[in-house]
Amino acid sequence: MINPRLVRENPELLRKAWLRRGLEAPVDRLVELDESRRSLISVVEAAKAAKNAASAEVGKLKREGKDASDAIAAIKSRGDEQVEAESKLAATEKELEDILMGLPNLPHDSVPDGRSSEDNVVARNWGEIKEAPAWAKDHLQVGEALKLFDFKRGAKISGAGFPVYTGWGARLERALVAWFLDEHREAGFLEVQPPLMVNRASMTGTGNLPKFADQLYTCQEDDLYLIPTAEVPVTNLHADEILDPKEMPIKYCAYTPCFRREAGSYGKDTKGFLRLHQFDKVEMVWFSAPEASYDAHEVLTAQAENLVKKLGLPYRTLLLCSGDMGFGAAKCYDIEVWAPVEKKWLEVSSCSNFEDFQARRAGIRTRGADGKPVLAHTLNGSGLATPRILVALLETYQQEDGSFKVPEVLRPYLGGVEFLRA
RNA sequence: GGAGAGGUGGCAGAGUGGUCGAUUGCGGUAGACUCGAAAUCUAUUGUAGGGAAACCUACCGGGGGUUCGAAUCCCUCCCUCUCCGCCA
Repeated sequence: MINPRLVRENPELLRKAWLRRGLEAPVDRLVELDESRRSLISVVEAAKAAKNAASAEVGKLKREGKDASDAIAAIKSRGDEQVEAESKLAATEKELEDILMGLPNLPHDSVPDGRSSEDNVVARNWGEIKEAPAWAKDHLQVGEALKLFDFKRGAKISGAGFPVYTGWGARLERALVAWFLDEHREAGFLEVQPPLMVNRASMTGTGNLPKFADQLYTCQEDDLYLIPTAEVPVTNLHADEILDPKEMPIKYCAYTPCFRREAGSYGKDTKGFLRLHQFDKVEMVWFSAPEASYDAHEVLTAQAENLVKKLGLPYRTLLLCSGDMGFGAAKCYDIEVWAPVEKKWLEVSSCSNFEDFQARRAGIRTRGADGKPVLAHTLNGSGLATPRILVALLETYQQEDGSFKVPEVLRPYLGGVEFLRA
C-alpha cells in the first residue's frame, strides 16, 4: 500500500504516478474519503472523551461512597450520535482501505515511462548470441531424447502444467537449486526453508491478496494458500517486527516450489516449460534501510545476473517501464536468457524494489537515525527460476550426437559427469 | 482428536470491574561519580491515529458482547505449553 498521507498531502503526485502505470485511479474519491474520515474521527473522539470524563466522575463518586445513579443516568440518556458517527467512520475507513489496497505502488523516478513490455529498456547485455546449428533440436526434443521429463504422466496425475522430472532431469533440477543456494549463501544470504502454505495475512502483506486471489491455489478448509513464490513466506518472516538497524540489511535465500493458477493465460506458452502451475525457484529476499534500498537493488540484480553468467548463458537485463511493472514494485529489473532454437528471450528472474509498499502492509519496520520506527524497504529477486533456465541450457548445450554438455559449475552436483546421454 | 494451563510493553513478570497505558526488575538512553571503565545513584525510555497546538483517542493474542466504566466478566477464533490418543 502506498503512503496514505499522500492522499492528503499530494493527490496530484498520486494521480500522475498512477497514470504512468496506465491507471486512472479514483484519486478524487480518495481525497473525499480521507477528509470525511478525519472529520468523523474528530466527532467520534470528542464524544468518547466526554464519555470517558463522565465515567471517571462516576468512578470518583463511587469511591467516595456517594450515590452515582444520577451521573449514570445522565450518561445513559446521551443520544446515539456517537454510535452513528462510529459506524459512518468504519464504513469510510473500509472503503478507503479497500481502494488503497487495490492500487499498485508508485514508479520510482528512475523508471522509464511506457505502456507495455515493448517500452522496457535494455539496461545491459552479456554474452554472444550465436545462431543454432541446423541439426539443433528444441528443448522438448532434447529433453525427451534424454528422458529428462515426462509431461504426459504429469498431466495424468495432476493436470497440464505439472511436470515430472525423471532421471538426469530430476538430478539436473536438484543440481541447479543446490548450486543457486550455495552461491547465495557464499554471498551472505541466509538460507531458509519456509512453509509452502501461508495464511491470509501473509498473502495480504506481500500484496498477493486481495487483488490476485484468482491466481492462488487455496486450501479452503483451513484458509491457507499455496505460495506462488518464496517471496511470500520469507518477506513475512519479519511481519509486525521492528528490525534492529544494526542487523540490517537482512538477506535471505530460499528454495521452494511455486504454485500458480495462471488463470486467464490459457493458450499462452502452454507447451513445455514456459508456463507452469508448479515450478522450482530460489528466491532472494532483502530487508533494507529505506535510504539504502536502491543500492541494494543493484546488488541484488547483479547477484542474479551472476548465476546466468556462470552458466554461460547470454542474457539481457531489462529495466521495466512504468506500465509493465508488477503490482508492488517501485522499480524492477527482469533478466532474460536467450533460447537459441526457440529464438526467444526467456524471463528467468525479476528483481524488484518494493520500497515500503509491502512493509506498510506487513508491518515491517526498522529504526531511523533518531531511533524512531520507520518502515523498512523490501526487495526480492529470483535467483533463479529453474524451468526456463533448463530450456536455455538444453538448447544451448546440446551436442550433435544428442548428448547434453553439463555446464562446469553444475558438474560437482552431478557426480562430476560432463555429458548426459540417453 | 480428548483433558488441562496460559497468551500483558524489547525481555522477565505483577495486576480479577473505577485516575491502569498499566507496579517492579532487567535491558536501552542521558547525566552524576571516575583519568577511563565497572559498580552505584538520578532522570528518562511503547506504538498508532486525530489536532496548528494544548491535548485527545485507541491498543494488555484477534474479533464480538455485557457495563456509565473492561487488561480484569461472557462468547468466539488463533497461538503456546503439559498430559493422553493418533502418526511421518
